[in-house]
Amino acid sequence: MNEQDLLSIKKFSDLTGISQSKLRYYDELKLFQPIKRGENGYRYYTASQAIAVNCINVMQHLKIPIKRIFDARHHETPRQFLDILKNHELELNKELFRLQQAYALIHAYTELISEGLNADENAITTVYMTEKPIEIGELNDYSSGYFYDSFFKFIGKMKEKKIDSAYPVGGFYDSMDIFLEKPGEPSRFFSQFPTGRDKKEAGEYLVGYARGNYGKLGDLPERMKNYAKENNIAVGGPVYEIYLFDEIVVDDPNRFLIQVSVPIKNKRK
Amino acid sequence: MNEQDLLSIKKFSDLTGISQSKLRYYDELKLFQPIKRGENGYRYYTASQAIAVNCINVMQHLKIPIKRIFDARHHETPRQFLDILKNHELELNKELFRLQQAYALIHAYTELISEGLNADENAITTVYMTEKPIEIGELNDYSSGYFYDSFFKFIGKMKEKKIDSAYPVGGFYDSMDIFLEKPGEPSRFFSQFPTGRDKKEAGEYLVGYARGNYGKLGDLPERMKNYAKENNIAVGGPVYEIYLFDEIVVDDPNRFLIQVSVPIKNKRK
DNA sequence: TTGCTCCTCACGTCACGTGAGGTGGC
DNA sequence: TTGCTCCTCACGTCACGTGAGGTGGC
Repeated sequence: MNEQDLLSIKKFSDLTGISQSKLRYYDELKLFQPIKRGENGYRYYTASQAIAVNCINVMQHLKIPIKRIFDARHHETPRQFLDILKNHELELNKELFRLQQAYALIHAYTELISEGLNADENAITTVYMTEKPIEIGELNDYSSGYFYDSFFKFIGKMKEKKIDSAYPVGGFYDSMDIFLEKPGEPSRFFSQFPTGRDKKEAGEYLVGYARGNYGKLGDLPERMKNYAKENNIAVGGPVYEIYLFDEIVVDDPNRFLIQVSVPIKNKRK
Repeated sequence: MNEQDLLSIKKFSDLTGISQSKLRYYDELKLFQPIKRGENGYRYYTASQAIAVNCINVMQHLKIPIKRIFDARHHETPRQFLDILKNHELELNKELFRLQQAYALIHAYTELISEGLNADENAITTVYMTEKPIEIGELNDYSSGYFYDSFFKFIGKMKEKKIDSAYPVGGFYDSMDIFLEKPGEPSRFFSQFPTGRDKKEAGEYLVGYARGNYGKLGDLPERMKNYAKENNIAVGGPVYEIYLFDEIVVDDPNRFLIQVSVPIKNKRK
């Protein structure tokens, strides 16, 4: 094959691996055109064009949008092209960030669900829990009488802090007493955000489970209290209410799985 | 705000951060619909729907296509959702792989261009070069008389090996003698593929530059030979012909920058 | 009456892929 | 004549965004 030999669109497509429809599209956009048209309208390319078209190939691999490829195709100095690469790397970084967010979210849910699947739902237990990053919201105000007002206020605040509302949200009671007094009305909400600035501390926790919709804890507070009493366990610190299964994980709100955990202060003999 | 309170599309949009047009679109798809329509056609939502819609939000963060969100929305067991997450993680892995490829490609070109910008084009020099991964092709066959036949055969082979043709390609001469005899007709081609199975070895190289289109080396071979002679340098091993600036980097083929390098065997006194 | 919210089309986006329907050369 | 290649529309894709043009309640 000589440099000047004319290649039909099929041959050119086979040579370069670029589909015929792509080639026709590039022609239409005047991004890359055959050197010649036959009288019957046939497109003819040359072998050296097959090398030139690699330019477009490379740009596409870099995920540079075609419109910008069009603008960036002609650059007189290498430095200009270097700048294009640099700028584009910044775009790729954003993409990478989004991907990492997605991974983190998958990880967060996988962890919760696995914990739920392994849970001994009906028992109250004491468990060592590892430290977890969270972001705790401000004190809730239930004066309107409605749960949702506080909840959406929290969501709004998180949005301001650029904390994604896609991360699971839990309830936080400032103390066991508050939990026992008004279960289902957490003092605050918190987001299980992997780079949250607060933390749920590592340590021994008293843990119980309940099935049901948001705030429907049933007799769990009572059971936890009794268990602690019977086993001479003193709890201290905040109570965490986490939804291991929420509306994302199961369809039926009655099947939501709530985990309540509170740090154990000391075991009395 | 009560659980049952009806929210207009604007209020609901503000609450959830989901645009009105998105909400109308989801309604149309029957992916997520208002619980009620007014007689005038107005859409009405409730606060609890604002929580339920988070489900869709999460899936979108995971970059799950909307059609599959539609199918995956209802799952009865947590394990089903866990499987969705697992499968989707595989998709994300592919995306990540593509991103990494793009980074590698940027890196490859950035390196070549930087080297070109810093090159002392007119001089023949001796330089220590680090090891570089490459993938070397089979022996070229110029019996057809045409350069392109060999070149596209090489590209084809690389494609079979799943080596991306977007990576820069260079010429490889099995020895200095072959290079001197037929400059512009490399024995083989090689791809500067970051995970190539061959390598350009580290060491001292005799290096020269030329400007021009593919294979146009001008008097460079002669100059390199003379320089080696004058300086009592013995070269040995293959000759590498790399395009620091090719059609991707500069417009004008006469401005292509070719780097030729050959390992130095020993300096004779 | 003015301003605001809401509605329903309909079209644009992006980079092609996929027919449909027709032609031309061997 | 058959089969192959080529052509040009035109429509579909995906997840909305953006008007245009009109309505309804305060």
